[in-house]
Amino acid sequence: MKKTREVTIYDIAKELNIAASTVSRGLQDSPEIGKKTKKKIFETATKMGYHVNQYARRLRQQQSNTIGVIVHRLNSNFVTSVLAGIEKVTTQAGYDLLIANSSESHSQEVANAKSLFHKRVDGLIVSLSFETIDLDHFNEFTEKGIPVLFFDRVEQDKHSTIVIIDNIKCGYIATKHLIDQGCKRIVHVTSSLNRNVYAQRYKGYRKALAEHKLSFNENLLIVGNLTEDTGVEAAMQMMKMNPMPDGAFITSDFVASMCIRTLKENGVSVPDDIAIVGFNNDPICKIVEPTLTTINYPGEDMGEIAARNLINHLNGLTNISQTNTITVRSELVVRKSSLKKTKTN
Amino acid sequence: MKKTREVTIYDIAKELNIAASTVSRGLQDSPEIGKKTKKKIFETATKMGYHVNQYARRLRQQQSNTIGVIVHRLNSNFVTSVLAGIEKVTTQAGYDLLIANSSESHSQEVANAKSLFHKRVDGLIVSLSFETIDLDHFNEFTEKGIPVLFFDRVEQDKHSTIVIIDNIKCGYIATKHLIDQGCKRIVHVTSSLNRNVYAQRYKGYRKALAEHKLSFNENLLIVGNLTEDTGVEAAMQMMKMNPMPDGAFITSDFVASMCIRTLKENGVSVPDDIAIVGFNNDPICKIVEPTLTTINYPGEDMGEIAARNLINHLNGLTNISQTNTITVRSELVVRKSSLKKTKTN
DNA sequence: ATGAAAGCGCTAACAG
DNA sequence: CTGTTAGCGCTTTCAT
Repeated sequence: MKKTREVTIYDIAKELNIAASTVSRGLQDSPEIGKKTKKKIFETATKMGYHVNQYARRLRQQQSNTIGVIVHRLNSNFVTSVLAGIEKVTTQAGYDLLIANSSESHSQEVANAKSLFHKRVDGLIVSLSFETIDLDHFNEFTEKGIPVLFFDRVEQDKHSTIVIIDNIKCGYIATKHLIDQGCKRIVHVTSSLNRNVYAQRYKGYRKALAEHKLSFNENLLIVGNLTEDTGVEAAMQMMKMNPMPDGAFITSDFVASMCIRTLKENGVSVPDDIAIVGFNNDPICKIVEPTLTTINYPGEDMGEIAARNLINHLNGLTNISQTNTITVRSELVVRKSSLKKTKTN
Repeated sequence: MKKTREVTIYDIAKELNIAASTVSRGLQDSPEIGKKTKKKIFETATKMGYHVNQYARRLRQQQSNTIGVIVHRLNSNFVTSVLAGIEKVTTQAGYDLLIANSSESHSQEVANAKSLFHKRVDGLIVSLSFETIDLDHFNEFTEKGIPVLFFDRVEQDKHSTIVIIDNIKCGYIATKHLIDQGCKRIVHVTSSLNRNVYAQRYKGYRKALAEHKLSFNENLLIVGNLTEDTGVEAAMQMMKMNPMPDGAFITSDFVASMCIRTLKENGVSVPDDIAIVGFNNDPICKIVEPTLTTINYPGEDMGEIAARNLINHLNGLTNISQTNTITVRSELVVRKSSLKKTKTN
């Protein structure tokens, strides 16, 4: 929709009676250009309201100055924090951001990847969808030398660069905390163990149990899709168990909250009958009653770190293929849902 | 970061012994091209792995095929729903999306607008920041004929196109509902009345009071920044009032939830002592106890509508300067926080 | 230190 | 129905 023609470097060149190439170099602060010439160029550019045409530049330079991001969902506190972090760094570095949403669907993720590939992004930051099994759709990126960096939802067996939290540790400290509160029969509510984050939290959970000589059996593991219903159903299952569990480590604050609601509605007291630990430190933790003990980890920082590493790689400052794993700090936030008044230790 | 050269229309043309322009036209499904030629072109394009170079096309066509979005914040259910709606429509229409976040800051919003302007977006969709007073930073868009469309947080006095809900009606039905429950002294917790959404909800609130001959006084109006603290402070203020209010219409579910928490901690019963209605229908409504009565409105639909209108305008199908206001449906969702057992009517 | 000229890949007159 | 040609705005050799 062109209305008025834009100011180009030729306009500046004509105004100054110099060549367009000189203007181009001047604008890029090339050392080849004299100080006074440069100054004149910048002044006239500002005066005339010049702004580089990215599309011409990108066409010429054969690179898009754009970074693609594929997230597994958009309506999540964690994901939007990460995006905010990525946005901060990329904007500052002069890159555009193209955000795609796989909505937890494998086929959508494949489509997103293809689309971003053909948009010729310079790099890609990805959190895998729930359904994703293989990483084949990222092959064309790596083959073409386009760096792909994963965060949170990753595949660890591949030799890709990933930004994560120590999910094993998180699972461990969450469970250990429950054990310290005197819990003996601890349920774990989580999602498909094919996804790294859940597999590792589970591993940490098992490790804590084992270390404290607590038995585990299959019935204590409840796998769902982490929607509202999962919370309700988990509560139902827990109440049916005999003996009833006395603790639960639930890998989602929202699910944990629904679970607490349901338990309470059925006369089960939290934390006294069942102590509960969630995951994420969503704002909801402060609303639910009792307030929810959870694992906190810094989404925005993860985004910043991912973006920074990617951009440094693009600028040749570092090489991410040498970096395999970046682990970000995480910690237990203790609130009321896990604090038993009477330790049955 | 060029590695292997991309396939261009010239490669296809050479392969087929035809002109590049024919390939270009064929790929665009131009009616000028013969059926069999077209078929051959498409086949070879697929076979050779051709994909249009957007940057060349955009340079040539002088339009970016990109839509800019400025949101007032990112970590909000409503906003991400809207973004999802916008994304759906724009992706389908072949537009890229550039998302900027003003973080409720006027200066950031100005910077975002400038940046998107220079990225030559074809159109802009905006929800104003909290601080924004004037719309001057959008002038360069309108001067250049670039359509700007506002949603939710808008300025209504200007002649811009806006997508909103009927906030007056929402304020009215929320308040009316409380009145129907027997409430006589209804507090209104909201944010700066300079922002349209809050001003209008307030107007609806006043209208409902007036219609039912209920008195209003300044003390019943609590203005805050709608953070966690606002909820706590509002509860404190309400408890200090004499007589205490018996109802509250709070323009944020999160704030309402914090308020309920605080009231309950201080021995005030909800809804029996004070009935409460929130706004937004966030997932949190189902977690808080009692569950929160609220106003529901369709973020995703609003996004779709905004995007669709913008794109239709860009395609010359409609002209948004003729459309002033698009109002989207909204409704009261009654839950427990507002249902008094004993109507003191 | 500056200029001339070519070309990135595509589209759109214009010509046939 | 198809081909020829010019040019979008920029960067970058290659000259000077």
